[in-house]
Amino acid sequence: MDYSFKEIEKKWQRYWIENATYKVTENPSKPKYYVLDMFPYPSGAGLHVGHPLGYIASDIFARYKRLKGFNVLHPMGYDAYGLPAEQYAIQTGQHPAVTTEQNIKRYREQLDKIGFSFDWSREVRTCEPEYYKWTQWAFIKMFNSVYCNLCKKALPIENIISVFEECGTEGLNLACSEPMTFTAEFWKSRTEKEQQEILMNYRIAYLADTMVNWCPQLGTVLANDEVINGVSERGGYPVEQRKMRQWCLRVSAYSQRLLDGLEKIDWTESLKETQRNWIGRSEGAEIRFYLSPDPSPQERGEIPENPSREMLENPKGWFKNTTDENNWKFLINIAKDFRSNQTEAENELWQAIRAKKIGYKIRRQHIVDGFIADFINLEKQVIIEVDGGIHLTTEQKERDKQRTAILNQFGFEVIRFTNEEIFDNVQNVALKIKDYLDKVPSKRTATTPLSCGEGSGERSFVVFTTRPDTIFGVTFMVLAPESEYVSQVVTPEQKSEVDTYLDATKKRTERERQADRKVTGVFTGSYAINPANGVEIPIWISDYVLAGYGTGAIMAVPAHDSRDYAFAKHFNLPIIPLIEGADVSEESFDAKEGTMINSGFLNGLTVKEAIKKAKEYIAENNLGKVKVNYRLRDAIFSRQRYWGEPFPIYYKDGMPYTVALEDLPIELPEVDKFLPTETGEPPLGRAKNWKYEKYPLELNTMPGFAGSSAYYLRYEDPHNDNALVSREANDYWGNVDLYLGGTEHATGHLIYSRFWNKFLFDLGIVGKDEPFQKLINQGMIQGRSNFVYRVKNTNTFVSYNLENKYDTTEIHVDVNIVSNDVLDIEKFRAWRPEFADAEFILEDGKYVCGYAVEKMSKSMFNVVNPDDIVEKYGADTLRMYEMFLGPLEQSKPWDTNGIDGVHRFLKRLWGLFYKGDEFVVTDEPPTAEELKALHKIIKKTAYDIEHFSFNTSISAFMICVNELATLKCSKRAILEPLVIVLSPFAPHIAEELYHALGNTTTVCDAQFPEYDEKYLAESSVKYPVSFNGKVRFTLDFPADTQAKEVEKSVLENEQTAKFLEGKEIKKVIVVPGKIVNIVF
RNA sequence: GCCCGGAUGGUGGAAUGGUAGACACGCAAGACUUAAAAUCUUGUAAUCAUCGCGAUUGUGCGGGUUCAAGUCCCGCUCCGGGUACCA
Repeated sequence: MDYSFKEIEKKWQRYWIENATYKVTENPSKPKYYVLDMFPYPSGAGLHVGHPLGYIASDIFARYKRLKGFNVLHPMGYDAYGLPAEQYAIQTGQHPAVTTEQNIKRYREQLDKIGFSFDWSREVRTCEPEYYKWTQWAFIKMFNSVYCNLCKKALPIENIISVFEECGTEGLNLACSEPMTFTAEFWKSRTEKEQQEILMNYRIAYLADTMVNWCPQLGTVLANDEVINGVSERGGYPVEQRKMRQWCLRVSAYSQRLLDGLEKIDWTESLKETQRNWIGRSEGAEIRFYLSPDPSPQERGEIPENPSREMLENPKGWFKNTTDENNWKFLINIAKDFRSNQTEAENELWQAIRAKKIGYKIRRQHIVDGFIADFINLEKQVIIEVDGGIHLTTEQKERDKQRTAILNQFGFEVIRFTNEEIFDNVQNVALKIKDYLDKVPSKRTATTPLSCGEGSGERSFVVFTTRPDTIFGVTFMVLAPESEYVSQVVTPEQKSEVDTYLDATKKRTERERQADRKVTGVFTGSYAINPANGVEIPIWISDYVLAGYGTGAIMAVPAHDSRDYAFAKHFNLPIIPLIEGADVSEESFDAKEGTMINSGFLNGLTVKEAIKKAKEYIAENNLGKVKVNYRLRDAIFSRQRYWGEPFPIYYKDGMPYTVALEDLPIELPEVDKFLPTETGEPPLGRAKNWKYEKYPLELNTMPGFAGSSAYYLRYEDPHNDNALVSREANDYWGNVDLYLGGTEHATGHLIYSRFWNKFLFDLGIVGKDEPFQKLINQGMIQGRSNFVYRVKNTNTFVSYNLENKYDTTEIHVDVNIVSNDVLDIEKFRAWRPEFADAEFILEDGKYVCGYAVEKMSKSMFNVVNPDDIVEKYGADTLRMYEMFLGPLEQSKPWDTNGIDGVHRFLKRLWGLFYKGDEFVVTDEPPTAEELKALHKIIKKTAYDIEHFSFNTSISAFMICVNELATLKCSKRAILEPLVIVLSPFAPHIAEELYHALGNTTTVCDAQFPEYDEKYLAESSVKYPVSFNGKVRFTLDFPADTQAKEVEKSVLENEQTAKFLEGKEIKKVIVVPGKIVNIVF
């Protein structure tokens, strides 16, 4: 009987299904082990030979653990939401659910052929309502939670609301979008809608206007990890920056915990390092820089020494650039001056409306866009003007009209009262104001950059630096072009130049900015004062400073920062070295080492000491504060797409509310087309009756990582309709013990998943803080392309080694019609009609192809399908060959050339059991040599599996079977344990032979044999004898020979004298069991 | 630029500081066969050689530690991956 793998594999695959061999249930009497693969996105192309690599490795491990007595959870499912299915739907009209279903079916067929031990009864698909119910549920939980920086965990929002009611923000430190402080009174006086707006600032899932990566071709926003080099990860389309209102997840709140958690888990150092870099913690200080005061308008001669009040009320008329607020300080002074010199009517009204007498906070003499408004309510952006005598002139009326129009443009409404009305009945005027305010919807909660109230007259900005020690070397400041500070510091003289620069910057896409790294920038005209030494330093704008990091402003130290250095050289700004011996004539000295000079009180300290001292100085002198910054940004969670989870959110009065938990899931609706609506709304805008209790539902859907962030928990309890996972199931299965997948998820899925899990941990839903205890990255399988060489302008092809004698073009040829780099000429002729009459110049009667390692893709004709390999060699051969290819974590090209060796090994193993049709296994007792071969493989396999060194254990199997074949061993006592040890690698043949040996249960329920050191002991040791490190001959000694005796007998050996060449021995080293070295 | 890997025969790759090249592919020779496939046996790092004794060199390059280095240390070169004006 031959090794007929086809029948065997079909037979046992059926048996495993019929006997539910791989179904697992919680079993407290056994220790658990959870082995997980990153679940695949079922693409239309199906699996290629690279996909199963990780699955095979994890399957070997799972089967091994089962043999070792563990209750192994080894599930599989599909990450079924995603862009490709939707893009395909847009092109063809085919519903993504249909193509996804087809692709899943195809994946399943392919997976089933390889003999995995997945428990398919636990399958999950992210696009199924029973599954995404729990994605939506988690989102609601995040919406209803805030992150407390003091207790370092998520808390229910109700707890925080009750604190707001009692003491406002006092004593709280919550993760938020914008820092806010308010009192209990303030909170209580807000309308429900206003309270909702405030809460949005704190929610873990929140709605915000943020700069997003907008991809016009895909018609959606993308997360940072979905953008690579300025183009989309999927499709490679350009991405631009745009401000949009989007759902976000406050991942940044967990930065420190995500960093700390890395210490507790068993991941490769390189992967942890990638995550550390992505989180990007940097310790430093925030330092406040005050602007150097501008010359007053009088000093500049722009206005008369003693302007009339009439002029001052309308500074816009003669300040050329009041919107730029460069005359801020002057205006503030005027406003202050006005306040103490109010007109009688103004004073009367002020007394009637001040201190919330009418229920609204009113400010007086407030600067708005260069105008000084008499009274203002900021919240509703309503300005109240009191018109005295001067307002009665025609000219002034015209000016007032213009002024009102300008203020309206900025969203302010203006109501006017005359002196007479006020004197007549001030209470009546107050009431009118109140009525007016009641009717106007509130517009805002924070102060607008266009206005400035009492007390905020001093202009300053804050920078973040990790090198506070270099403060004495700050020779200029740089603002990001998008910085809020820009408008505050630009002088009238520089305005047009700055505007030109800002426009140019805006036009450049992210990609262009990255492509050319030219030094660009513009001077604002303003100066700041160095808080350490009082020196005036110019303020510049440049796009090398990013608005999104730190405060969007930096203090530039060209001597010790390479980017600042390049900028300083380009614009000829001063460079002051601060470290002794640092040569900054050619480049900056960025290293944090050396002794400080030119640095006042820091002189003589080392850089490290200086950093510490500078921080202390900054804190003590109130110049700023010590600060830790993280690069990690909040995750943007909205996608303007169809094929994703709908949000369980509806809008009432413009504010979002969550759907009741019992109404989950909110199912994805049908739409007529998978495109945005005519009005530019996302595809869900096309859904009919897309409402919840008459209120409109959210039109965005969730991104790809939503469904993949907690899927490992669902496997633990996949059919539970009452919880994501029950506490009992989670207590038993815990977190994933071994997670296998590609490195490409290092900064996406593996961050989001950890964040999601930590959030659920805070809520007490899961018991483990980290989701994946051990993680292994399998290497990528690259393609190995083959080439034929066509002689130019002919239909003649020349073999690889003769190719250089002709003028040829290289053509990719389908690797499936090439074997060991030899072309199958008949198949080649049939492959393409134009090659049907091709002629060939051969070498040694063969056509040899060239080869190259490239990405595996259809266009390179180098895709190898696992089905074809299974068809030709069987699943066991495929499994073992993929493992034999090389170390699991290493990337390597797929090369079918070596597969015969593995297949031969299985046939040789088969040959130990069957000679012809006869089953030749006997019950004879084994010899010592046979036992040694067996116990060697038991020991080696166990060690190698635990160290994920599968390629070496397969070598060991080959050695073992070669040895047994040489010994002609067909003894049950050897072969039965061998089959069990082999079964994780080649389960089909193992199952067949295990049953052939008379067993009636599956080999999966066998016990992994224990090795016994006594069978491994060698009776004799072969000592290499070396002279000055060079091995010359070997000598055999009984294993228990003492070192002294070995030395003696080596020295007495006649060969020793020969190699000594009569020289004197200086030293003899005998390493017991290893080697002898004679030094002379 | 920074961080992380890696570099060993014609090829994939082995090697707790102790005989470098296990195991496999490929190739060559042989056996079986009318022949081919399959299978089995032998050989296969390079150079020299009085090609069945042997010798020399050899793990990207240059140093070092050690009785002994592919392995440890220092300095480079090249290749692969990740990441980036992150202050």
